[in-house]
Amino acid sequence: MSVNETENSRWRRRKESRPGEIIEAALELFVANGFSATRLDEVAKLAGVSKGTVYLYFDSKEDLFRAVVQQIIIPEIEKAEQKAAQFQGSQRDLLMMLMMTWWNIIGKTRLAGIPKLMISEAANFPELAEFYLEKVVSRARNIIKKGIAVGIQTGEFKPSDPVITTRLLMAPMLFAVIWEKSLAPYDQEKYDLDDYLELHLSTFFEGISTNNV
Amino acid sequence: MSVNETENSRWRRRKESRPGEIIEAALELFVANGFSATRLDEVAKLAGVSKGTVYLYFDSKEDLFRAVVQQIIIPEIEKAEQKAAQFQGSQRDLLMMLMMTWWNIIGKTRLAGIPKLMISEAANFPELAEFYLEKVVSRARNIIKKGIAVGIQTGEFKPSDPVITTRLLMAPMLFAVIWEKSLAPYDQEKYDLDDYLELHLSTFFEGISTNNV
DNA sequence: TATTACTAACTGACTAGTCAGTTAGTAATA
DNA sequence: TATTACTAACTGACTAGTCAGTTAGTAATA
Repeated sequence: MSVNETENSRWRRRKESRPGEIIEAALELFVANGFSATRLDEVAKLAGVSKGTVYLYFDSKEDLFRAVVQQIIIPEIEKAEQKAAQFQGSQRDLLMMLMMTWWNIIGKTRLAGIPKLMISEAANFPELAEFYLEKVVSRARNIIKKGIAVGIQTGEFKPSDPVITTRLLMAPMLFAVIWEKSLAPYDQEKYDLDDYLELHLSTFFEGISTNNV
Repeated sequence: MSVNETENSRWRRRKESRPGEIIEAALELFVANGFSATRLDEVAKLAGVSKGTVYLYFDSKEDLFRAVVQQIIIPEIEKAEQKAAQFQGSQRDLLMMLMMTWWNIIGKTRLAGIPKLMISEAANFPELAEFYLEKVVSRARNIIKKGIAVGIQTGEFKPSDPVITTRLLMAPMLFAVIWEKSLAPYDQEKYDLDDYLELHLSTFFEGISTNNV
């Protein structure tokens, strides 16, 4: 029985809180099992409702996923945009701060399941891919790209293509997260993720920085 | 009608060539659509046989996938092992050669679909994950790890954990390939993969190399 | 050399199971 | 009492794997 059904009556009408509870249940199962493998019956059960109720609030499974991203991921992007806009300091420090924030909020939490899910299921769900790219990826990318571009302008970083440099900064972090959610559980060879992250960031910034600090 | 059925009879017995033709058809569809989304009916159709014939030569869909990896990927690993063993030159040049080989044979061919598939489907097919890690990943990793370890020993590279350094060398390449096979088709922001690769390799080796060349 | 008996490669229809989405009816609430 | 949030049983489309039956090819025999 769900936590929310404390009365002994069979059910209660809770129009305001149902959508949020369904989104929370969906998030939990989507990040754990992916999009396809998540059963709407299971989402409903975890949210303490029937599958019919899910369809009362969301048009489709894809619509439910979009709502999850909207509620859970987009607010984090907005926070990051604000942090970046207000930041005082070198572009290296700004980018380090953004990477650590991403790592703490997404990389090492259950939210890491979202990038993993998108990579895995994009080919089978093109509309989700487009949605995610527009609302999440391009926005996140722009924050970083700006830091790189400003750093190049001010002479803090060597000249390079900011598009490619942004991707090279993110790639090892995204790959690590995706690996953890896919093959890592079966991998005999273990390694320390924090050491990995540290070595990546230090060599990356060493590689792109000029020496006139 | 399949290329192989030139007679007007309904079918011919071709015990020797069927398995290879089924493997080729399976490879084609697995790399294009992934493991789950590939229908055995489609594989059979592409190979010019019925689904029953697929089961005559392979025990299951997973068994067919293992046969694909065995036939297509393992020989490439063996070649790389030989190339590395015979190599004369700096460890940097060895690793560059291995990375370019990987890029030319896997990264920019249809075989790029295999790492993408494994990342996407590992969670749902643990036995495939274990097989792939043991037969492919760990073997490929060892070739690179050895180059890094030797380079550290000889003073060509700075001291570091070879396990982590190996992963940092591969991660941006694997991520790029996985991105191409997932979200890239829907991504507005384009970039040049060769430029990406070049910037990665040059900054990576700059980052890990000592200056006493 | 022609016929026939036999083997095994191959087919295609079928089964059992899965799951997103639908809907008729019920019970909570205003 | 009227409205509507919610349930639970249902549908229909999909697919891995099975298996009874068919046919190509071959070897033995007339």
